[in-house]
Amino acid sequence: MLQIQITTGGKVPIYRQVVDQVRASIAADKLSVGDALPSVRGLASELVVNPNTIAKAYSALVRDGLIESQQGRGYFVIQRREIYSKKERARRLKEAIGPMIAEAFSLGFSEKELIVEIQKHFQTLAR
Amino acid sequence: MLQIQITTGGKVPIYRQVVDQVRASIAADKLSVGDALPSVRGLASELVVNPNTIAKAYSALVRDGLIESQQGRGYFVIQRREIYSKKERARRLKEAIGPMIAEAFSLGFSEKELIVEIQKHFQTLAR
DNA sequence: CTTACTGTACTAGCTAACGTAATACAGTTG
DNA sequence: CAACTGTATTACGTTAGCTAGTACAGTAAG
Repeated sequence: MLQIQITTGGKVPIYRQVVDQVRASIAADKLSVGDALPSVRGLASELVVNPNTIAKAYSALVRDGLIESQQGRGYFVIQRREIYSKKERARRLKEAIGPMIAEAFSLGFSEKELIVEIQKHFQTLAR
Repeated sequence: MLQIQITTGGKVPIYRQVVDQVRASIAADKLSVGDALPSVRGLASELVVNPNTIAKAYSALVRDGLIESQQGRGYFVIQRREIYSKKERARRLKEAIGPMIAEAFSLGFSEKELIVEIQKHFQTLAR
């Protein structure tokens, strides 16, 4: 069964830790399409948190198109799907890019330097 | 004298509007190196806000290395300086890039698409 | 059809952060 | 010293984020 561990007291909220670990497990193929996630209540009692906290984490993963819920049955990993319209995707991308550029610009980085850094980042992710 | 206008009730805080407008004025050369900004109290009473709100805006601009304060004299536009060490700049850039990449990735954008979008953004800024 | 699982929705409380203000302190200039 | 400048401290109201309590709703197996 999927192992999830959390730490409390830090600045990373519990639901975020769950999201990240599930996401990582899917990326690492520890979870495959069709696999069930731990039940909301089961994981909640295991981690000693409120079921809503787990529900919130799973909802985020649904939003991102990584899992789906089946009312009364559980949550399951699904084939990655595109959730947003082309327009919406573009809008969201711009929203993410804007502040980043502002910060890079304010740090005095040139367009070229920024792009190089982004490429580096992608290479790291590709591993 | 520098014209600054604010609107209240929206989601953009007053101090942010001031920061943005001063920054824009400097970028557009309406303010040159050595020029004085409106005094904290002067602008505050003109905009009918608390002096601290203006002070906060100006502080942000000082942090960004665009202006400096001279105790008892006022705030002045300065030659843009590098505020952070090379290491710190790199760290901050990474911090800005990380979430943006995560979002772009989660939206399903490829590295290529992302870079094209960033270049577009830069072109818009260059105008 | 009941039991024991699943997820879901609503509400509430606690905390931290944010934006702004009141007020008092400190330096500069003529 | 008067009239400007900026600065620091403290406080207050609002909002957003995170978690919990509780009750509702669907599924599946005996």
